[in-house]
Amino acid sequence: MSAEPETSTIGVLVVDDHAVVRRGVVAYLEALDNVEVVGEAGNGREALECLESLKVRGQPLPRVALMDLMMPKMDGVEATAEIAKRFPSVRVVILTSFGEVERIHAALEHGAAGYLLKDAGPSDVAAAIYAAANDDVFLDAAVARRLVQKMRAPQRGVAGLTSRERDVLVLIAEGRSNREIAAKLVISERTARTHVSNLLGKLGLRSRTQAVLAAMREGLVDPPT
Amino acid sequence: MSAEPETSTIGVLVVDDHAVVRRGVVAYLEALDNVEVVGEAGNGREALECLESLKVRGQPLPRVALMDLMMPKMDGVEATAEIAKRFPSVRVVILTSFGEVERIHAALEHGAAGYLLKDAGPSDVAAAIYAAANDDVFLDAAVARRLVQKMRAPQRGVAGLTSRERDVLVLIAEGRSNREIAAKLVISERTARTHVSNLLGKLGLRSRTQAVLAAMREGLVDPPT
DNA sequence: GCTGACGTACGACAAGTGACGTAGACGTCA
DNA sequence: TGACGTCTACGTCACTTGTCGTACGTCAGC
Repeated sequence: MSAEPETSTIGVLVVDDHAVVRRGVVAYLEALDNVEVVGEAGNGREALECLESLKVRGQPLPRVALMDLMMPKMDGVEATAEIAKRFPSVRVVILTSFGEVERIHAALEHGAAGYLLKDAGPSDVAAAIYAAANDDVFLDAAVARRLVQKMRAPQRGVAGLTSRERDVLVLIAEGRSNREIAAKLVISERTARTHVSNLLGKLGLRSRTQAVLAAMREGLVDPPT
Repeated sequence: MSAEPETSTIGVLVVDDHAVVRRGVVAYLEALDNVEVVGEAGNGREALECLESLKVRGQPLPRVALMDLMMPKMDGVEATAEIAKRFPSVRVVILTSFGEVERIHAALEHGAAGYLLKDAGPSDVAAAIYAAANDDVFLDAAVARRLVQKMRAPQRGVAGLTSRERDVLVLIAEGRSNREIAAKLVISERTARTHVSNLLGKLGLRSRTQAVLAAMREGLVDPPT
């Protein structure tokens, strides 16, 4: 959709814990003649090891890493942050099935240069790779829409919560009681209850049970294993 | 691992809402010379429409449908049941990222002839297709392990619940209060509380908030959008 | 026919939860 | 400096939730 293909070959590292998905992505990329898959990794840690080993062997680093978010060992957000810090020349493009605002936000905040959903077609993936290689940012249309929605309604959703309320919400979503939350955050149970009450009000919820679902819906926490 | 390849070509229908996953699966299958991909579908409804249209045109139905579980419009379990009923010659093999006991159970119960996880390699997919084509059942090793674990400990997990308790648990996991659960099930609120109390005890949980997480962990309900 | 599991229901009680209001300390920003 | 937002904390009240014990009808299995 934008960004003319670079003249030189773009190296790509594919990171996903599902072999099938890696295979599909690689198939997409093989169709592009100025893109070369330089490696695959099954989780964030492997991705970093792969980059590290390329570096010590003096081999060229990939220009782009195409990365899933939910992975064992090290998830995509963490890996993205780590890559941005240790391998700043590598652009990270997220490719995931989750389109939750919080996750998108977190990924972009940690240096992601693109965000695709897994129902994206080959052309979207190509566009995202080219954009990233050119230091542009590519966002899936659906993703962009949600981001804009979020910015238009800044007071709705978890975005309207204070950071403390968000801490509390995360703990609620882990199944903790108010007492446990208080202990965890080193505050009194009364205060914990104040936060719970406030966040329920802001989110328009009637119980902590619903808060668990809301936290997951917004991508604030992962659904249980 | 088992099941010698059939002599004739095996037609396969690939059903997944993620284009990238379909592409990966198709790439796997293209490497097998006695397997032919006869169609792709993005959800359960499309899959049924596809089979229907092949039928009315008098074209041969696929021998195997490779199907994701979580899809929009119609999910995999429902589609599997429908296919088993209306197109009994088609064997359904599940290919999904969720390895929750309840889901596995539901899929097999509704007529699935195989269950793979998405981190399966090409050889697993091939083995599952061949097995299904030969009226055998192929289970991913990890999946089989969980099934066996489940059968060995029949009283633990949601399997130890009565069907009524399971109904209640599902409603809890939707964020309903005891009063709402009672209304929904047309029982008194006291009775609803009895069920809640009993199921919490059986699952070793301390609150309905934890029950929400347990229900998802076991695959009794889907995580929210 | 008896036993046991299940679903239903009640009462009473304790604990947990959520909605009020109030208030001080601290930081930021105009 | 003053206004504002945030985190902290307390008290109170009403409601919800969870536990325990009890009970009865039904249905399947021995």
